[in-house]
Formats: sequence, structure tokens, C-alpha cells
Amino acid sequence: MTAQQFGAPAGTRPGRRRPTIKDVAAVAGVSRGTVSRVLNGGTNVSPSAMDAVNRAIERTGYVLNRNARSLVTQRAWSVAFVLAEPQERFFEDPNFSTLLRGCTAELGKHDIPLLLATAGTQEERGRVVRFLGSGHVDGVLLVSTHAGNPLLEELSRGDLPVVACGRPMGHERRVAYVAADDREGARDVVRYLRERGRRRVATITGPLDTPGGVQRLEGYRDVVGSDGPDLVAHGDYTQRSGEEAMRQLLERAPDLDAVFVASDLMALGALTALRRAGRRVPEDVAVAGFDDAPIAVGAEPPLTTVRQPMERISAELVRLLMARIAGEEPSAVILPTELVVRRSA
Amino acid sequence: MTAQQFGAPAGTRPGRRRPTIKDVAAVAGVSRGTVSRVLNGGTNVSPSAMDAVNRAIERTGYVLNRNARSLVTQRAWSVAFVLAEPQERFFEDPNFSTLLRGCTAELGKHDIPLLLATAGTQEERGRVVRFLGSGHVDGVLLVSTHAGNPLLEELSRGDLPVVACGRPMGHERRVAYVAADDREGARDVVRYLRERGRRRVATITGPLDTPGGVQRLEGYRDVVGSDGPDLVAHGDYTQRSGEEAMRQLLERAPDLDAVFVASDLMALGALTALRRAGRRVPEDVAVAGFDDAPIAVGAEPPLTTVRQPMERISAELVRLLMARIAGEEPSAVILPTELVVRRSA
DNA sequence: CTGAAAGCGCTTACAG
DNA sequence: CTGAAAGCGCTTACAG
Repeated sequence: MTAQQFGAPAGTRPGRRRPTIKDVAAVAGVSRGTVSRVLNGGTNVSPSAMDAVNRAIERTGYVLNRNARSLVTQRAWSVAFVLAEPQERFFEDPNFSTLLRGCTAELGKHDIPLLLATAGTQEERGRVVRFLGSGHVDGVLLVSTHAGNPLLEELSRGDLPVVACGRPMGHERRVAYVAADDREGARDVVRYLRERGRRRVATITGPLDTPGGVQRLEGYRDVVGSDGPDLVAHGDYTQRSGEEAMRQLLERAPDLDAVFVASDLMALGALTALRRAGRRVPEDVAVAGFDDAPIAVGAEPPLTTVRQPMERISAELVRLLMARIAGEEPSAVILPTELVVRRSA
Repeated sequence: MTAQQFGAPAGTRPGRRRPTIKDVAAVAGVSRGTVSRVLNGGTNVSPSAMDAVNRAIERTGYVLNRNARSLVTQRAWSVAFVLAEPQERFFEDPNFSTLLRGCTAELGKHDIPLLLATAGTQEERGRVVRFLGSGHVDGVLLVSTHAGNPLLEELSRGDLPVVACGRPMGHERRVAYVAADDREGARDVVRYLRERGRRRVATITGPLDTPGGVQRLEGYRDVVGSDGPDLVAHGDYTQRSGEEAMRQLLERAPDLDAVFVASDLMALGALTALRRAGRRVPEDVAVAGFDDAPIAVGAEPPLTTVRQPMERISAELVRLLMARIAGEEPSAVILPTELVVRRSA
């Protein structure tokens, strides 16, 4: 019996038919059932059968057809990474790539492929919902910063396991999530600024419909109190918004001597505004960011910032998702941040 | 006959069994074959049958099971986006996210999911090769800048359609690719610098085992000639390397009055070095980058640069891959760049 | 511990 | 234009 006997499947070179479980069984001298058992952990197979099958797999170059497996197990053995941002902003954000890389690597260890999907536009969202609903993935890693994202609503209603990156505002009870301890991180850095003798500490927040926007502001207020509303300006996490917010702050409170910015990217913008205004950093104004993005090191001067443990966040996201898929209830993981002192403050 | 009669598949709520082609057929009053035909374009089905099926699909909420389809068609209906970089560098690179976003969106239009895989470490590469070899994707979009990447070798040997982003050095004949016209782009910007009266134009190249490293240097030489080797320094596309290269250039050629840097990220580093050296940009030294990355706008001063048409690159990558999957021969697409003038030069 | 057999949800010649 | 039927490559009770 040669491979030629079988028709070559479309798209494959003739004579190169991929071996199936049947071929392995024939070579090993066992039944297909037995082969399948060793493929699935080897419970209830004798050492000798196990051995024969493994050798046969080796010899035939067999590789499992996941479609066939998925068809019967009703599991996709893959997960989706969904970026539910209305803007293209997130792709500019260094946190995004870090997270994506971390999750890809982490899932790779479990031999689970990551399907990337973006749901920026209305149209994309429809496609994504349809896709996710059609059983192609066992679960989804959801990145969506803004509160009230319709995708989060739709997903949390279905029975597809979801774990969110960052607190899913308004859905904390129903969807699992992992987040850095934004509030505590903000507290740390603002406390640090005060300890270094800064008296007029301003802040540039993220959007107030995002957890990072809200919580980092709360942390700031925990230390500074809520007096001096002139010391608070808002950005949208873009570099440009940081620059503009800093300009406003300097106008409203020319005597400020420090600023805590809710992201490194915005802090970069703030540095530009300060430079334009002729303020020296850190001599005149100390600047601290949040994230410890790669750009923090390259900034001039290098940024003092709050490090989010992105590797651990990725790992926990994947761990939680696997747990959800296995049937566990939603849970939350809050990870500690770390103050990283460089030259800017 | 209620849904309850069937056992609920694992992981699904009881009573929520997903409708299959059989249910649709029953509701429409046709055979499963007919349903399948309308699902696959509707050739050879009467208008009335077509109608009945479509209504039945609507009514039952039917959604196709791709695993079942793939099992018989031997096609995965998905493609992989493989990042074959030894370093984590590429995730820092703004081009990467832009490309990834573009391809995701473009594939989305064809309703084809993108599987993201990284092959940075030896271990990951093994996993990726195994994965790609197991028929889970119909083709791969390969991003690998360095020549002699073992993954490119392995993939171009197999019969899986591959299209590379950027010239696959040493494999131009065997693998399809799309790239920006690096050489022409470099020529344009260097010519521009000369026209603006700059006489001592230096360059900072990318690694010389990458197409961007080689070709942008060639473009520079096309205009400047190959004299003055003291005006050429090499970087590795990181910001830090750009800073260091600029430092070296200033030491070797203190009289330089312009520098063409092979990437915006490195140009950022060059700006830092120039600032430290007390040179004004563009008054003392004009600086031009390459890419027109998002950071180019935020730089101080904003960067004059060469724009790579990333949207078109993504679209062409996907188009070429689809063509390859459909059986067409490998081909190459070279896309024109565009000079973007800002304040730095 | 093992094999024979049913079945996962589709597609596609084949006959009509 | 349509239906009956085989088959894609696996897993998993069921009997032994």
C-alpha cells in the first residue's frame, strides 16, 4: 500500500499525503483507538503499546489533525486576543505590543495558538462577535480600556470564557480580569515626589472612562488631597494630549514643581511642553510617568516611572483564561507595581 | 424533537446545542447537500430552494462549523503572521504594530482569521515550524528582517505558501514578497538634503544583513558617492544605537551638517546625541529619518522622513498570499515611498 | 489494557 | 437542480 493509492488532497503535492492515525496504527500494529489514547495522555495503555505507537509516530512523521480533533471534542484549542479599541491609538501604545508578545509566548507554552482580532469599527465588531460566536476559540483575552464598550457587554452575556486585561469597569463581578495596582502605584510615585521636597505636585490623568484614568487619579488624591483642582489636567494617553495638558497646567499653575503623568507616552509630550516653556527637568519641574514603556529609557531625561509587570500580567491573563475554560468561576488578580527612579524626578 | 434530545456538547449550556446543517435542512425542507451548496456560493440551486435555506439559516441562527468544513476541504481558512526576529526588538518597532494592524484588518475583510506566532527563540521556532507544518493555516505572512533566518529556509522548502514582508535576502526567487522601494526613498531624501544646501551629509544605517540596512545605504551612495566613509555609521534600528552612532559621527566628522538615518527610532536617538553635543536641529545639523512612524510627529523637532506606505504594504501582502494560496507563482511587489518634510530638515 | 464501531458537522462526486 | 451516501481524521463510550 503506497501513498499513491490515495488521492492527494487539494493543495498538497501528489504522493505527499499526510499520515493519519490509521497509518500510525498500522505501523505500530495496534488499533486507532490505542493510538488516540497515547495521543491523549496515554492513560490505559501498556508500556509496550505506548512504545510502539511513539516509534510509529516518529517513523511516519505523523502530526495530529486538529480539525478532526476539534470536531469531536467540541473544543477549538485556540484563543482569541481581541483589541476592542475604537481608535487606532492602542497600536501606538507600547503596552499593547508588550502585552501581545507576552500572551503569545505564554500561550505558546501551552501549545495554543493566538488569534488576533481587532474590533475598532462597528463593522469589525460585528465580524468579531460572529466569529467568536461560531466556536472557533475556547476563550477570549479582551483588551478594552474604555467603560461601556459594547463588545464587553455582548461577550459577557454569552457563555464564552472571557478574561479582561485591566479592570472591566462596570463588569467586575461577571468577567475575570487582571490588572496592575494602579492606585497604589500612583500613590507610591506621588509620595516619592513629595519626599523629594516637591510641594506643588500636578497630575495629568488618562481619560476618566478608563480604569487607569480613574485609579491613578485616585492614588494621586490619596496623597495630595483633593485641594488644588488647578493642578489636575486630563489627557487621552496620546503623546500630543500630554503636551497640551502640560501647557494648560503651566498656564494655570506656573508655580508647580512636579507632575505625575498617567502614562509614559503622555509624559513624553509633557517633556516637550516643559522644554518649550523653558523649564528644566528635573531642576525646575520633576516629571514622573507610568508604565515603564521602552520609550521611558530613551526620553530626555530618562523617565522616572511606575513599572507595570507586563510579563506577569500576560502570564496571569493566560492562566486565568485557562482556568475559566476549565470551568472555574471568574476571579480577579491585582498585581503590584514598582517605582523605577531615573533622571526626570 | 427538541434540542434536549441531544446531549449538550462539553462546555455548552444544556439546551443550547448549536444548530447544524441538518437542522437547517429540516426547517427548509431540503437535503443537507442543498444547504451546503447555498453555503458555498449557491451554484446549482433553484431560487426558491436558496430562499428557503436562507430563511432557515436566519430562523435557526445557524453558523457554520469551520472545523468540519476544514476537515473535508483540507483547507484551514486561516493564515499565520509569523514574526521571525531573534530579538524582542521588533515589538518596539512602530512598523510592526502598523503592519500587524493592517494585515489583521485586511484579512478580516476576507473573513480570514490571523494567527499570530513569534519565532524569536530556538524553542519557539521549533514550535512554529511544527505548528505551520500541521496544516492549521493555508499560508504564512513572514516578517523577518535578517538574512539567513533559518525559519525562512525551512518554510521556503515546504509547500506552504509564504509571502515575506520586505525583501527576503537570498530567497528573492523562491518566495513572494512586498517591500517599499528603500533605495529610491533614500535617494529622494538625500537629494532633498543636498538641494537644501547641505554639503556634508552623513548617514546612520540599519544592520547590513537586513534589506533596509543595505538598500538605504545604497540609495545614499547613489547620491553622495562612496567617498567619505567617515560619514557612515551603523546602528541596529534601536533608539540607543542611533544615539551611539550619532556620537561616533560627530567625533569623526565634526563638520557634518546633515544626517540621513535609516529609521525614525534611530533618528530619535540621533536627536538626543545632537542635543547633548549642543548642536541645533535643523540649524546646525539637518536630520531625516525613515518610516514616518507615529513617533516622528512627536519628536522635537518633528522629523522629516520617508514614508513607507504601510497600509498598501499590508494590503499587497494579503493579496499576494491569497494568490499564492490559489496556486499562483511567487511574485514581488515594490511600492513607492514618499518624502515627508517636517521641521528637522 | 484493547479493539470495533459510532459519530462529530461538513462537502462532493454520483445518479437521477 | 436535487438527494442519498461516502468520507474527511479524529475521540470515546462500550464490551471484552
